[in-house]
Amino acid sequence: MPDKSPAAGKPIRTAITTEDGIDFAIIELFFFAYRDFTSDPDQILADYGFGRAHHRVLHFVNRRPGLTVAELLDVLKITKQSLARVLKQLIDTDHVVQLQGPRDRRQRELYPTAKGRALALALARPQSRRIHAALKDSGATERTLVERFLEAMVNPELRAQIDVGSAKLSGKSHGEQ
Amino acid sequence: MPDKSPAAGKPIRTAITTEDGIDFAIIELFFFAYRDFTSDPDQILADYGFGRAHHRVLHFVNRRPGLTVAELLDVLKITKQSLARVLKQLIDTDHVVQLQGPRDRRQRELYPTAKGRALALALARPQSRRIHAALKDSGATERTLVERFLEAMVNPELRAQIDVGSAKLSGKSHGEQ
DNA sequence: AGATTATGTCAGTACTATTGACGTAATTTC
DNA sequence: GAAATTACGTCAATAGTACTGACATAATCT
Repeated sequence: MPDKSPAAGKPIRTAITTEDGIDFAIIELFFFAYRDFTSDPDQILADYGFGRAHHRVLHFVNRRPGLTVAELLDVLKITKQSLARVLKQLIDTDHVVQLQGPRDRRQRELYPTAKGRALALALARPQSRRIHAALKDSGATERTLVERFLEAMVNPELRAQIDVGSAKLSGKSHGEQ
Repeated sequence: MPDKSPAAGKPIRTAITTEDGIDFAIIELFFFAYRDFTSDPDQILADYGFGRAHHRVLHFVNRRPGLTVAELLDVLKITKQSLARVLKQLIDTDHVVQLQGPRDRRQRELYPTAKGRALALALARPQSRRIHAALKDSGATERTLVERFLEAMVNPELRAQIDVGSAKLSGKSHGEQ
């Protein structure tokens, strides 16, 4: 039954436009860009029987070694039940280890192993290559602009999470957390 | 058992750095930005019992009214089985209608209804607001730069898909498709 | 001592995606 | 015109990621 059912609305044959000031160009570009951005690591992960969730955990454990389970949940914005399976697999395959928190022994500090560090780098490499290629004709100014745009796209309340990462990235110490 | 199992690797306590020229700053920003970018429509979709997949279908049906099922599958890069449930729900709820293809009667041309157009706009509005806010202090130059960056992040083979959309967006006609 | 916190785990469910197989109608090819 | 191909739909089974709710344990705080 290819045609409309009795009470169905009439088809609109004109494409949606920038009416109402909707920025469809960037909305769509963002979708395509992110889809392809994640497709590179996805292929590598498949060889390990891992998925995107493993990648995210591995990434943040490498970026902030020693973060606790609660901190990781807060960064990923998922529930502990969602994290459980993924984290267990990463621990069982010796990509991540847990150490008892020194100050609070209830806490589990998460660290990458050499194996986990290597995999994180292998996953990041094609993504970094893609970014590098996208900015190849750009200078520092353009790069900063893209960074500023992406940061401005993040919910203001959550920008602190990123700043921590950036601080670590640029080699600053950060007291305690 | 918080401590390591017998054969587990040693924990690496140093954060991963920009060694090997890996661009962790933008990798991370992209993750956070996309997460929050999709969270706005997700909340609206929940009221309809829809998910992100419904949003994507609705978006492209509104952007390219009359596209066929095969074209939609190609844009979304999913299988027809994945599309089936989502598309059926959108049709059953009168957001999308199917018309028999005029040239080839095997094809199903997909069109939004008034209801589907309205929902697509409602979903796009907060995303567009976010983009607008992120670019608020920027001029046309910066905007173009961000667009160019995002486009360059897409696989070259797939950029054609986007160009069609951009052409329509800027009001150009496009012959047939 | 009792409350709270950090973590782990069990059970059930939902959404999105996959592969593989099969069916039907329409078009193309020989 | 018969056969092959194409466009689409559908059934079945599976996987990955997420959710809510409930309960358990150990450690810390009040």
